[in-house]
Amino acid sequence: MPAEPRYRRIAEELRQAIAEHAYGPGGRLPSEGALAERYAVSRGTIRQALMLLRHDGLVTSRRGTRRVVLDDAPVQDFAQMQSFARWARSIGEVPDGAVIRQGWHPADDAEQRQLRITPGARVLRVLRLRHLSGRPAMLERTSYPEPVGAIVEPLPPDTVSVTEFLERGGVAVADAEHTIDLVLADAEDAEHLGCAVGDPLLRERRRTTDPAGVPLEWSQDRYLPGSIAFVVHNSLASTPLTRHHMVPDGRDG
Amino acid sequence: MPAEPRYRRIAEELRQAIAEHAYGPGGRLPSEGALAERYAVSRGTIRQALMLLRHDGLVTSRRGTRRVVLDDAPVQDFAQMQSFARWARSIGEVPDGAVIRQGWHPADDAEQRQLRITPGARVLRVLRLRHLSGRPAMLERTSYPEPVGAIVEPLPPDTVSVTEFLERGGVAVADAEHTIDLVLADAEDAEHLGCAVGDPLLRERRRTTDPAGVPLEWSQDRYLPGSIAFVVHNSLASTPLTRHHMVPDGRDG
DNA sequence: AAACCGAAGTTGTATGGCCAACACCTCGTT
DNA sequence: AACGAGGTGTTGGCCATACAACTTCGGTTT
Repeated sequence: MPAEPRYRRIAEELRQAIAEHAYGPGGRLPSEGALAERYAVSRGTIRQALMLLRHDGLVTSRRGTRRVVLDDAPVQDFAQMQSFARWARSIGEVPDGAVIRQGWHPADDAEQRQLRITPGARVLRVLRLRHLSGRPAMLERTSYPEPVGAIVEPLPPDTVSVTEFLERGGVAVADAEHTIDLVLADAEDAEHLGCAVGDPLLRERRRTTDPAGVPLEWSQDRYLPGSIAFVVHNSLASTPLTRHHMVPDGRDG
Repeated sequence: MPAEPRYRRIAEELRQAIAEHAYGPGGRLPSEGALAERYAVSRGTIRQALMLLRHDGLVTSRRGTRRVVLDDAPVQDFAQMQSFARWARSIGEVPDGAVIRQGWHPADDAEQRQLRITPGARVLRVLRLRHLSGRPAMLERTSYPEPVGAIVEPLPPDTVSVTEFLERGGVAVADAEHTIDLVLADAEDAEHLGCAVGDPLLRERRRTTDPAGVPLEWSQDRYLPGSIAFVVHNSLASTPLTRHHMVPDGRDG
């Protein structure tokens, strides 16, 4: 169990203080020097902590004045965005899930490119339905490359959190790229989500990679609209959000 | 014209080198020490540059080994995400736009909260239709608080880029928070976008703030689906993306 | 052949320092 | 009252150093 570095612990404390309105929205944070003294660390360490808050959009920062608290920002950690089950629990819902179908297939074009595997390789395709407190919420089509698939395959179909299982198995997720757009439900979507064919769904395509940059999964999640939204923060300091133009018959479907 | 700091220039060079496949996808970057020597700067400066690439998802980084190039990542800068016109031009389309309606109104609940203004204050509401190379693409409902609205109001209705005009006027955007979900077209959407009432649209609600944390605009953009997608990168290092649960009759409409 | 060990290389964490750029306030001048 | 100059406080940029934690690889032992 590696101890959290100091700058992360300090960031956590500041995050909590902000959440409790210790400085109020629009209020000013103490200066870096003051914080350094309070926590008995150097200014550099304080700056590292504040960087985290800045990237999450909790505070601004500009030369000359103290940092300003932006808002009670909707910050979750990486793990919560990564795992449907964890997210569901954090909003007070009961997550549930069931594998509808799974099996090994030769990788198609998109899978080869997304998972960076050779033409011959196999992938494990899993079709999974996710519930929020009993109601269908999302249909998930995930492709796992050989090594990860071998871990996922034997899991019982009603495993609530595959992500959490993989973590315990030593599979660490470090990066994820999400593409969000809109699609119309096909027959399979309609059947399992309980909507009509052609009904609009919010689609999130996601590729996750491990700390070494090796792709771990490629997934296409389709959410019933009305109860889900994606929130992104970007700033001059970091611009993780981009708009994408697709030609009418865009591949990578 | 302030000179770009060194770490940003170095990041730009590395970005370009990666784009030209100088290290190849899955390849390894030179060590921090080697880069520091090459650019004749300290390791700290190199690390600042590499942080930028890491947040954008171009490279991984973990203790013990050299950084790995993740992919030709879809990176645009903040300005391109911020301005519809700039984005359109960057993908080779001709942006166009026209104000359909605009006028001052007392701020409603959502506007008061989003723009952090007092109950009595006025906002300038602008309804704007955006075209991509002649075809309707997006309908934009923006609310500007008093000072910004006063700058926007006198603009000619066919101003292509309001954002670029505001920049020249000294209005700087530093932060933006985006909420992406799905809505069905109302009568007004249908009329101007040329779709049917009830057709699904991709909605992006956006609040931008200046470097001091003062809200500059609150906008609700509705995109015709099929040609637009939002791409987000997140990682252990920074988690700007969150999932949000909305109660059926969520306010903040 | 497999497992273990250790050395070398690399990134992460933290300290300390210095100056520049900028915001903000005060005070004095106009 | 309006304006401008200057001083103070604060963050940004950059440097140098030291050690810790980790990966990788080669060699050794089992």
